[in-house]
Amino acid sequence: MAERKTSDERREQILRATLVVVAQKGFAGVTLRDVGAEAGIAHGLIRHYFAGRDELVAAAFDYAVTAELASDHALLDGLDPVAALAGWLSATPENHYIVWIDAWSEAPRTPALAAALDRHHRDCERILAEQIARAVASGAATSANPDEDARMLTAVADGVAVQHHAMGIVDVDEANAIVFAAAEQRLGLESGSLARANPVPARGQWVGA
Amino acid sequence: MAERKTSDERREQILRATLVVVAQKGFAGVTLRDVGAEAGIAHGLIRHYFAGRDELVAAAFDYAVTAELASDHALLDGLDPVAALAGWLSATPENHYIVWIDAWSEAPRTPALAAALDRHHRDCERILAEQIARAVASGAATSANPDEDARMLTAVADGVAVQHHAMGIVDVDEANAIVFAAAEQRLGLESGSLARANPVPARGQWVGA
DNA sequence: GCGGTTATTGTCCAAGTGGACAACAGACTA
DNA sequence: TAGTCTGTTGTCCACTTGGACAATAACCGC
Repeated sequence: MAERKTSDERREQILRATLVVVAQKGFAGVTLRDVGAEAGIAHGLIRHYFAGRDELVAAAFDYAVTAELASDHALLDGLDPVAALAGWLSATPENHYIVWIDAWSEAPRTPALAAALDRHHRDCERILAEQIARAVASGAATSANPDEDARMLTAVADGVAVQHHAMGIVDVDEANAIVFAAAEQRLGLESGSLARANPVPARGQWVGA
Repeated sequence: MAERKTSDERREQILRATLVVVAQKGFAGVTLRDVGAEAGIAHGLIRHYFAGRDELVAAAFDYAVTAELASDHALLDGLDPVAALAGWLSATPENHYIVWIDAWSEAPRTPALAAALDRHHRDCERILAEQIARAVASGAATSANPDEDARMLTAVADGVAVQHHAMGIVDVDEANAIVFAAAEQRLGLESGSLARANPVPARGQWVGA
């Protein structure tokens, strides 16, 4: 038998195992048995912590994004405004975006996922808008409407992430170059300034190691 | 028994029924029985036309995109260059993008789908680059590199489509406004010119009716 | 120790899956 | 008319799924 753990430890372990399975097989491909095998526990135990399969995957998405957004957000505020923009806009790790793209495709059929996705996407736009406002305040950037600029640049980053992660038609350097160029034009930044300021690696990872 | 049909008719009918199921339940949710029910045939018949479930969904995606791209492409060349840009960049019907988003999420796990997706995405970028070149030649737009501009604007359109179709945080008018503004800035077009030139509705539909 | 609470397992079940296949039906040919 | 090819059906099978649940094992207050 797997060693006995506290409720919170086991719950988190199951969520992390779920995310591993999601990254491999997608939200729709998550089975309780696969998650149990990944976590090294009997699949029946999952029902002790989650009401059902759908609640499990929604909770896993929520867990992944909540943790990452919080840590990233904290990280950014310690950086120079332009470096913060570059860090936020630079390409994220494989596993990260795979989960987002899967969430996009499952959301129309899974209300719990749709709610979490809506909330976290708005968080992402808000964080970016804050960083744009910081850059404007510092005199490095110009923006008539940080909210609109954040929405547009989030769209670019998402679209490029699809080209990079889902289709592999651009590599990570090209992906950054496209997003950086778009942001520099949109925000009146000097061309190349984001690439120069880009801190490695700024955004978190919740899976692996 | 369903009336006897020619091989080609039945094959196309099955593909269309598959796309209906995909739009409702995603690529991963396609079952032979659902497709059979949608088409009004026994599910065993599907095996008469397709080697297996995976081949069916890959063929369905290919069918959908091939048909749509061909008809749209032909449509654009008859338009004024700026109107063609506006038409290509404007929001596409619900069912259309749902399939694309699902394909993005399934591609990493389905080689046949990945190949079709890669091919069709490149087609989309190429078509847009052609229209940008036309607009430049007509004097309406400027572009140092139509291929790069097409790639970036395709990313914007895809990212905005996610915000519109998968999350519903922007409506169709906002979606168009964001993409149009991005294209106008990128291509040196007069602000608002794309919205004014936007033909209704420029892009095809393969499902419904 | 002892008893109750909680974590954990293994097993069972009904429902659904993709695929295989024998049988049937309709159309065309000779 | 008989024969043949092919579209079509319904049924069957091995397998997987989510969920239910009784039995067991570990912990904790007393």
